[in-house]
Amino acid sequence: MKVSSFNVNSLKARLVNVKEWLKEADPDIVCLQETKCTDDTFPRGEIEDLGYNLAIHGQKTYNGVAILSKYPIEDATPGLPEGDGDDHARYLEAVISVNGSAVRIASIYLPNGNPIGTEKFTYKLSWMERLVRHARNLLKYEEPFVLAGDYNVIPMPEDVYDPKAWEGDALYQPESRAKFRELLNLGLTDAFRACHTEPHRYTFWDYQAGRWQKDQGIRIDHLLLSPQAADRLKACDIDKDVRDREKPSDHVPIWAELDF
DNA sequence: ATGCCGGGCGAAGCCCGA
Repeated sequence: MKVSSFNVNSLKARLVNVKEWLKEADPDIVCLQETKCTDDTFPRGEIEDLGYNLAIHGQKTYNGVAILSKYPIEDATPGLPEGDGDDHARYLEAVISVNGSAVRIASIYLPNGNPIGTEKFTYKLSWMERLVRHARNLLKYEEPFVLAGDYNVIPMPEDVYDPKAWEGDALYQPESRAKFRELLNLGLTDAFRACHTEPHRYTFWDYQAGRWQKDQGIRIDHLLLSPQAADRLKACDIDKDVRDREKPSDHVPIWAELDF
């Protein structure tokens, strides 16, 4: 079973690009972020025609997450727990039946948090704290799950082209990196790092300043696996070539192959 | 030090992203 995460930066603007990638990469489960469309304007038919079931948690203009699955979606729950007063569509969780096994999948669009020193950064950290608490609860079931998405966190210096250039940015703040580390310390596995040790592998390149042409990117899209999912991890990689196509997103897909 | 690019919104130019 191949599970993938892709921040599309507007599904409507990216529809041709996304459909082409879906056809060739042929993932079984896809977590999308920044769909930027409401549930009633989501291009359902276009995606369903490619063989996917849908769970969507949309919002106008900003945010918006979705889960596509070739396997049956048994249950879908929008929003992280403790969401009173949080109206951003940034989290969607579904239980999917994969060849007789129940696998929980979450599509995550973690807040950017810039600029630091503002309520945007405290929102990011409190959101991450909610995610840590939720992950801790999910781990009690001792079941396979994947927390997939745009975490807006650069975990380590080797995950950015120039660490100095990112000092002071919310994506590379010690507090942001520490909260991400808390998730790992709970026992979750960074699927990419479990399969690759080489530095300077990225999932995002800014549209500006020729970042893509100079390969100056950051690794901020992650697949975090529960122990029972990590047991089944066979491969993980980044579909870098998608960034070089017509009208690309500034992110590219990341995927993992799990033995289910 | 700021904007670079690109999307949404909505019909020009601003807000936002990372």
